[in-house]
Amino acid sequence: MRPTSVYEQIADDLRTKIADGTLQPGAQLPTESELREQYGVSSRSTVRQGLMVLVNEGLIVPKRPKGYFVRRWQPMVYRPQSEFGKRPPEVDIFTHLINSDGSGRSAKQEIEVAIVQPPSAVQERLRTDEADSVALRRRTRFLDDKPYNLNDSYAPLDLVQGSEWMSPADVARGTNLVLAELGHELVQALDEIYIRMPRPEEVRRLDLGPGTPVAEHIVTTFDPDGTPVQVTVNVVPGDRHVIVYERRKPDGAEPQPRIPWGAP
Amino acid sequence: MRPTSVYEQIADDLRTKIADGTLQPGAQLPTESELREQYGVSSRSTVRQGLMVLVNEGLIVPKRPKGYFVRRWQPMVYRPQSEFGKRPPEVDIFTHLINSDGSGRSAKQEIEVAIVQPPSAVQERLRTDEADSVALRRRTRFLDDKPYNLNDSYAPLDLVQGSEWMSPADVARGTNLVLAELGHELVQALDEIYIRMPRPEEVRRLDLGPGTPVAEHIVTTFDPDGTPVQVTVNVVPGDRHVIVYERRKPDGAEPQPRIPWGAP
DNA sequence: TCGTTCGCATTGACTGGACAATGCCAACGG
DNA sequence: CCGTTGGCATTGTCCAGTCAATGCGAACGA
Repeated sequence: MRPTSVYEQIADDLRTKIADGTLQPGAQLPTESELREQYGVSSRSTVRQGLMVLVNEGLIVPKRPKGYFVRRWQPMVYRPQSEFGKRPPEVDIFTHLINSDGSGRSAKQEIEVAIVQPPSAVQERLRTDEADSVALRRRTRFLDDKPYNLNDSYAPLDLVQGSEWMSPADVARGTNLVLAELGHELVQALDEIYIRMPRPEEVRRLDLGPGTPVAEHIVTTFDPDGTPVQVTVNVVPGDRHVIVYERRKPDGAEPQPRIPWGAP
Repeated sequence: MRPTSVYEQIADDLRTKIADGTLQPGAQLPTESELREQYGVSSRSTVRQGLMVLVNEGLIVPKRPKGYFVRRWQPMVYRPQSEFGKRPPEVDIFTHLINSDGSGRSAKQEIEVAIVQPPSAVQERLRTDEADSVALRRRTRFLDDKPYNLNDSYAPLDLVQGSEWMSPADVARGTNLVLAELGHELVQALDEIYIRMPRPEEVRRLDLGPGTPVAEHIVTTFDPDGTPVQVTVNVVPGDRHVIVYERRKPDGAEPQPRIPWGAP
């Protein structure tokens, strides 16, 4: 057998202890010095290398000057389909989502509005010209004053200019309804979900710990003519969300499946 | 301003060059020695620390003894909904998916079948008893002989035992149809998507590069009575997949949105 | 001509340090 | 009693190396 390196041994041992519950979420790991003794390594950096593996796997976080701790993991339900509920939601979707979860947690969002050159990914999906500017409605959503996700909506400028869509404040009845009133009811959507590591700006805006991947959830919504009306880029941190869809076979039966919560 | 550390500077500079296209996918980065000169650091480990940041972000990969290279990123469409297509697929879904993409690539899968104690996440969703064993149909799917995703399906033992569901070979008409023939047509599904870093076993089975996050896509399927019939745990590497859903407002119009491919 | 071997540039693992930054907590002072 | 300060354990950054592993390509040999 190929003898694994020391730092891999350290990482493997600690990872096992985390997986089997010997080290519970929130528990403190041995310090670097202690590990150095335990494994008989004479250099701190070797131990650090092992710990760094787990940090980058998102399993532990260092807290200076306390030590390393097993990370907590509390995903909230992120439900793209709620947007197209049977009845249009009466309040803003995000606030609605939180209130309906009955936990009495504080939901808040910061809203900025701007006119920008869209990134090419947005431009392709919105089918706008290269030179065209578009409207951007950028939201950072907070739960209990901690950032939860980013939500950048783009729409053609001529479509939304002057409307409530571009007001940097909560729109109680939802911006989708605003678009409907402007003659573009959103009836179809294409969701794309990319899994990747966050960019530095996202780490900053979302206050992400190391080793936290994100989902980039791009929603392209269409009106009845099949014209793309809005492209929304959601950045959804993996340590705080589960993305949930419900599917039904066409002409399938009625009963709703109950949701068996409990992370994997 | 807080002066950023040297290794952060190196990481930031290189990251910028990758983002703006100065360093294209596949391009070689400066070697550790070159960077040590460029930034006037006298220790190799500092340079390595900077490079390690980018490795863990999945942006570059080291290839010994050549140097570091900008990573390529070619996502394939992963479409959970295809399972519930209007017409049941005539061939196995995975093979079907590949063939329909018209690229003439080779699709293959390794299939193992076993009777196991399910992980608790599966047990909860399948609503089986703690002591109950369940049937496991484990598939590793390959595209051009490279692993693409893992697909572990669990079903109650009494339901599938002796059926084709438990044969360790391709089932041309699809295992879902087998379940239907056994009196449990799958008409509803609940999809949960967790975003996380892979476990070592997943790294091994999928041959994942460093800094590659995965989506754990758990599908719980129900028969018309609302009974969970099958739980499938898909592990989907972020560097090779985009997860795609199409949504439609109930009673919405017909036209299908076209898909504007091109990664973000 | 063609296969083999060996040099070599590069990354991987590890040593054994130094000094800085952080934030908790105990000792101290008013 | 309460606020301030300074000690201290711990992690963060960086230094200056050694030897190992890898795989490509050039030099070599049959």
